[in-house]
Amino acid sequence: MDRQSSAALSEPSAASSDVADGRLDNFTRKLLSHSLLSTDDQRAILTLPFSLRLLGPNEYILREGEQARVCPLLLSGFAYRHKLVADGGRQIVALKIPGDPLDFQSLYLRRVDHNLQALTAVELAVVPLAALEKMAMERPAFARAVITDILVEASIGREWLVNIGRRNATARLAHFLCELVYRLNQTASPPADESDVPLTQEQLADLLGLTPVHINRTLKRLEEAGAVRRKGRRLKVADFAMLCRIADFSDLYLHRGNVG
Amino acid sequence: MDRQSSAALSEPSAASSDVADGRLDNFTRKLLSHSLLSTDDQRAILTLPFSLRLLGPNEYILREGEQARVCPLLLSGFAYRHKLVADGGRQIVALKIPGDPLDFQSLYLRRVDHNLQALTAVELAVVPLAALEKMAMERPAFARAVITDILVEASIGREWLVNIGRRNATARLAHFLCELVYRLNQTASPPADESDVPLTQEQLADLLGLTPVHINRTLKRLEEAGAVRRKGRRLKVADFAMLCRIADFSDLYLHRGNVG
DNA sequence: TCGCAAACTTAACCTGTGTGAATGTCTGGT
DNA sequence: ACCAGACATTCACACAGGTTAAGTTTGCGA
Repeated sequence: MDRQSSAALSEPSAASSDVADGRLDNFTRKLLSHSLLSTDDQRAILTLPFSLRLLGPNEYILREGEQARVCPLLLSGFAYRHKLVADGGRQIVALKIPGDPLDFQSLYLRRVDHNLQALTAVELAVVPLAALEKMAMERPAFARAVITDILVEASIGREWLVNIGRRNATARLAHFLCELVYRLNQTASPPADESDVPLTQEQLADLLGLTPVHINRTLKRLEEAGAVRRKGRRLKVADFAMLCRIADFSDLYLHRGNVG
Repeated sequence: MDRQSSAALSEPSAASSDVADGRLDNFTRKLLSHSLLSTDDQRAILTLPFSLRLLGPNEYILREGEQARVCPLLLSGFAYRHKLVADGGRQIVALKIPGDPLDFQSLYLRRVDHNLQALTAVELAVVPLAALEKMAMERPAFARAVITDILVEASIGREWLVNIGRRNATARLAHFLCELVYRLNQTASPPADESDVPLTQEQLADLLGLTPVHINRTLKRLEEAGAVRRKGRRLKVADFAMLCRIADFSDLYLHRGNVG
């Protein structure tokens, strides 16, 4: 239970500064999933200044109460937002996948209200907030995309509320898996072995408001039903359609066709 | 259980158009709770064009799937966002109090992803999206305030996730009451009888991911402890400090001092 | 290759919350 | 002043999911 791992993100100080092309492709693609951007805008985004940062699993990216002056973009790997409660419990409140911006919020709010932690090993493109502000100023479509991204994340949060508040363990787990597949199918650069779920059972529990033991039971049932497959510690989605049925899944809240 | 009440909000068509001064005070004050606005900006906001709309309890303001072309501001009364799930359950995902804007989201997202319903009788100032867009264009501080408002609502949503996912019924209810008092104490125009809770037990249940019966039990316990008082159907907060203790409440997530 | 920690699995038992149903009590409209 | 419908209250019982506590497997680092 290595939850307290270290290495918070500091300023763009002494970091290896890569302006390597192509690293921000993921990010651009993510924005395009809900926003319109001219090819000129897209090119401009690719030239955003950033420093590359590599973090191991469980390292903290941002801590509650901090003031951030940079915005990390998740180039590869997974990360999540979470909050801790008095009795030691924790709730994961958002899962971020490759391509996702991790902290647009700090452009507007002074203090971070949650923790942001690497789930797997991650590559981050750390962009100074000033550069984002400048680009938002000069390019209205980019500014719009930023806000849209914030709103889509908020919408996902609302659906999670419904999931945790009103669905039983089976439907809840199935719903999360559906969302994950949907989201991965539009931004992950390597669709490699798409339906692989990168979370441990304990993390799934923290995400779904359940206990690890009950996640295990539920997973077992989903596997018996054929909706899911497990080999060793790897969890895979086996029958997406079945999961959608179990979860009564609808993708409206992901706002995919927003600009289509 | 009059959940299916009617009267969705249409366009600013045939509505009584009031430019009456002072009606948008609440709204300005709400923005000021998290954003800086020059007196000039504030004056400008008060001149936003709107039509006044009165709705009764339970009337729908917005429905999932719609495309909105106006943004209602909640002048008086309470409203809430909610989503329904297959088996008939429903989850309230946000509670809006006087002064709150109800749908900034539609400035950026094409389709509404949840239902918005009046909790009590409400007065709405219905502002055309175009007017908001214009003002955001001309006044960067206003644009900033809009986004900040969106972000604060998202932050509240994350705290609700923690609440529902990780706290037991007592702490959960207490936490919600703390939040309500906090929020009312900064924007409600008449602090009249401040700690009055305008929700039925069924609504509290839908908000907290519990059942009405269990809300009743929990309320009873909170009353015995002296944290809450009830006369007839009215629920009041009696001991705010005690509630905070029970809930392990911290107000960081409300971002009050954001610009202080 | 071994050893060890993290992750997973399973079982037995417990409890907080859900269910269903009956009854009581407000409150606004006539 | 009354009535009807909406709310609230209570009870007895059921069960989903939590708790505790062993195990077992997996995979990584020495």
